[in-house]
Amino acid sequence: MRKGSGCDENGLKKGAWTEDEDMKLTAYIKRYGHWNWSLLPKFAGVSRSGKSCRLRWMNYLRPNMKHGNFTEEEDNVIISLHNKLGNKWSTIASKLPGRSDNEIKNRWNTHLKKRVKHDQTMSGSENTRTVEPDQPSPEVNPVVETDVEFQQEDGMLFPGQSESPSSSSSTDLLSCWFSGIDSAGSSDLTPQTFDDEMVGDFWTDSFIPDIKDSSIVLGDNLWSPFNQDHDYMYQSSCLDMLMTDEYLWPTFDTYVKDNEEIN
DNA sequence: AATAGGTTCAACCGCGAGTGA
DNA sequence: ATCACTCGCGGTTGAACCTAT
Repeated sequence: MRKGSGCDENGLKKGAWTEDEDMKLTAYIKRYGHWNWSLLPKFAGVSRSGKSCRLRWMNYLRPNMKHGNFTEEEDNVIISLHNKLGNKWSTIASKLPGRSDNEIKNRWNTHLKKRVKHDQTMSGSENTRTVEPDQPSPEVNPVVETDVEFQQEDGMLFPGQSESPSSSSSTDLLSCWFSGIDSAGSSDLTPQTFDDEMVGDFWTDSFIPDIKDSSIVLGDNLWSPFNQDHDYMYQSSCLDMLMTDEYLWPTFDTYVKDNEEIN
């Protein structure tokens, strides 16, 4: 087992996650989303901190996550973006569907940093300027900049295409959202993508009161927050609860299904 | 086969930003 | 204005794994 297995002073488990814990966390989030990380572990039945649950979900359990085997294209994207942004791992990760910031950070530290350093050394005789691999370059790095061009599409950059100044209209985004498939064929649309686009009650009004008096029968160790009279539930909007990531639709479907069963 | 040293990567930690009371 | 709390980010750690000797 990796990294200090055991429990902390609060009795919360630390170290590597077990299959059972993964299953519990995944099952819970699939059904109810991650409405509050600090309370979620209790409801999901795992003895972990909310922080640990969030990390596990974001880095490993989220759907469509890729693991290992970075492609040459992905490497080039990371190098190019790191050259522009520096250690903004989450920003870089947002441009690489299926990759977590942690994974990209590890990739950079274990492989790409050396590669860039090596490339710079190789080109050093022609170009005397030195760039610290960990720092963003104030100008374009001649070694890597020509490797990749990007096109911004729904907040994501894809290699091998030129940047387009125009973005998708809100109508397009909405139709993609409602069809459950975005125009890039990716399911990685984030709430942030819609921050300036979304208006209307559906996205901001709480839907919880509709089911607050209902008791949802759950199997296994899943506890629903919906049958607890906690104030935080009534403060949570649909947006908070469900528009968390690519799990929006399965979660919303589950909600609708649960509600139908209740009624 | 044993083992020392290097590498990888999942997970932990601390901090700052944002938010609401 | 202040406090409490959550969330997310980036740096760091350390056990497992790999490779060279």
